[in-house]
Amino acid sequence: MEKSIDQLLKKSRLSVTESRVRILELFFSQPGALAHGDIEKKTGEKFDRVTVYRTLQVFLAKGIIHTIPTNDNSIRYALCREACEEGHHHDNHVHFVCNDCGSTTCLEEITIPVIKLPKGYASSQVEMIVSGTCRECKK
Amino acid sequence: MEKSIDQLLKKSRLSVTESRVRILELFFSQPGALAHGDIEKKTGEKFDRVTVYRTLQVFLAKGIIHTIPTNDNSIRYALCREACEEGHHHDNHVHFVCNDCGSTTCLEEITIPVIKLPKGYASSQVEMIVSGTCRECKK
DNA sequence: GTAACTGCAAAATATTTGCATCCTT
DNA sequence: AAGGATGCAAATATTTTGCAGTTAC
Repeated sequence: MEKSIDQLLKKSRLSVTESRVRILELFFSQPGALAHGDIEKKTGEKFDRVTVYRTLQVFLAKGIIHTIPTNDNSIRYALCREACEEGHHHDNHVHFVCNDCGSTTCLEEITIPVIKLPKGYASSQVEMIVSGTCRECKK
Repeated sequence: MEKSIDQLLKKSRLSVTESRVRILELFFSQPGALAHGDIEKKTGEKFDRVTVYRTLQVFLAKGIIHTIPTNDNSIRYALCREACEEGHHHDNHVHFVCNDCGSTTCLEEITIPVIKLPKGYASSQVEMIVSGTCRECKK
């Protein structure tokens, strides 16, 4: 694990620092998406709030993570898959937001259906967010 | 126009005040979605920032408008269609966000395709956001 | 050794709350 | 007249920026 995180950072021409490694570990350790606040808490407030902001911005710019739009104010971040490259995302999977526990999950197994846009529109990215009750909360 | 806005407010058991009427007129006067800042500007900063916040919250609660999730931080608001009722939205149309001019449009004519969720998930709402270049910017 | 990264302080923004006053019904 | 809505002030929360010290390479 350590190894692959190292490599991921190096591949993106970023230096391997403690905060970056810890935050990436966090993302790899769970299937869902994380909001800024989650990251602060789950790293035990070890890193400065500003460092978290900057780290997320760098990861975004390098195409390591992507944002997931949500109805409430909070932006969530999730790991990109292989296909993502710097400045060019291809996350054509569905995101699920649970209204009970608030967790956001990437439903990798579901592909977003292709829709036909009205004349004159060109699409570069499609997002699909399903909200409801997740597997855990439904039990 | 005046008339129907009046009726809309009355139907929602809200008193008819200048700010509410002006803000609703704004929504009706254009096809897209508006962010908080847009509303402040387009009303000529006539109303207190706090009033705009509170007005939007009330409209949301009454099911007059709904939020559109976006990748960037900004929440957009758009009018609900007939089918929306208090606390229960049915906006199963696609939203289009233009990366050039930043406008958000409701593509009423396109219905979100139904997808099959993995076992154990229950969906209450589905959002679909397409981003790219809109009709105006493509010209 | 140098460039990049971090933490602290502080600035800039955004959002919420309390309360007195004003407007709608 | 009574209740709700607004505006102002101020409290909170969120995000950004500058800079000096530290760390990775």
